[in-house]
Amino acid sequence: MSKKNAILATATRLFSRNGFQGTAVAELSTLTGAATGTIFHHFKNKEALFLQVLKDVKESLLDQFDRHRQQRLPGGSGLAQVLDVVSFYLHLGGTMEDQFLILHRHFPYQMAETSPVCRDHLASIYTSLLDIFEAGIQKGLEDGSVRLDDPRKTAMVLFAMVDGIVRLNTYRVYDAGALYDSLMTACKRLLAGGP
Amino acid sequence: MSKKNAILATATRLFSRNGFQGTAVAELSTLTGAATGTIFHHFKNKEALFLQVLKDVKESLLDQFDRHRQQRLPGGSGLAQVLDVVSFYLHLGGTMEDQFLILHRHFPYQMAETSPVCRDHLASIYTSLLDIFEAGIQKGLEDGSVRLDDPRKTAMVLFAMVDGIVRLNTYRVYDAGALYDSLMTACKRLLAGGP
DNA sequence: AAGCCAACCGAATGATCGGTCGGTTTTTTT
DNA sequence: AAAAAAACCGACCGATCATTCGGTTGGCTT
Repeated sequence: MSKKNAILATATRLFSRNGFQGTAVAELSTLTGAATGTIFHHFKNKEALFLQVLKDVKESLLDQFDRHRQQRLPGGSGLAQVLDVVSFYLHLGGTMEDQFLILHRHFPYQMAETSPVCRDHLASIYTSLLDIFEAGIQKGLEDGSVRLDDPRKTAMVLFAMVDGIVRLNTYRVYDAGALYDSLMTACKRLLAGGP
Repeated sequence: MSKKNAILATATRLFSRNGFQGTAVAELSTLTGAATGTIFHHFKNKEALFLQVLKDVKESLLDQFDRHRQQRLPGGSGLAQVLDVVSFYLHLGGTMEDQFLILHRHFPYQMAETSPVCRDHLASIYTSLLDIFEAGIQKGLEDGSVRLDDPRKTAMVLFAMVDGIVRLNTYRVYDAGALYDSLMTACKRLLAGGP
């Protein structure tokens, strides 16, 4: 299993940095020390390799949010919970840069149009993430710390905002750190404003 | 100039749909009817061709905002102006899908790290767009329809939100149309909330 | 009509691509 | 220890890639 994991780890890095078409199996071979025959022994083709990488991205990403949720102290308001999720998403954007880069590239979404497996992975990722945002909003609606009409749609708008900042940060257009305070106040206004 | 423009138009479509590495000069040749020699006669290599496409993207995009600004009725509040810009950005995300797809892909930002020309085009696009958002916010601060601390940073957060929605819409994750109302109320809260 | 130049052509080139295959080594099972 | 299975190897293949180059065309100037 050693070589296989090395292939997956290096493939994650190469796919995220150079894209699907920009990643050569030969380069994967030299970087991991595995022969090309070995790579195609473990994965039937390049697309299957990427689908496994995407599956790992999904699992590690959702695992991070699970861990974070479990170690959260109970008793905070719904608004505080949403702000905490937003903050954690920004944090992950830095620590899991490769995984986010893959999700920000276009090729997974093109592959999703022909590969149901790819489509399912992406759908699973986004529904799970939106559920996490929505859960905080819902809690806030119940404890009064959040006031708005449609929790799901607000979660979608909120997610687009945070994910957009993470993307523009890794693309070197924004400096996410310098935007942290503005983002937090924007979230508070967006969630706790008048009905 | 006929062949050259045909090459540029088709290159815009192919680069946006298939990416830089996914676009073969041979395909460009068959789709335009121009021989490969003709393509390299007009553009010294594939990268130079893309830089010209990016320049055209920049100019057409900023031109659209210029036209839109000129035909805007004077007298509206700053808040209304920002909402109008947001709405127009969403609209352009549909009508100029290819241009936005190019800006949402990763490869221009990678090319920017080695090509100063590419870097300048991208910087010019984002500063111009952020200026447009900020101008509305500034006007709103003066006429009292907008209340907040840092106009530039708020423009950046706002832009990340709208651009994120456009991106997730073209990637078939969101349905931007269904989010329109939620986005507008989100913008109002974000801009007009307490100080 | 002679000269010129930019537009245009497409066969040729060498590099690189994803993927295959027959064989060897290592690990697991019996 | 024998046999079966899984991991691994790297030379090889046909296809495709960006780019080159020698040559043709057609309009413009002189």
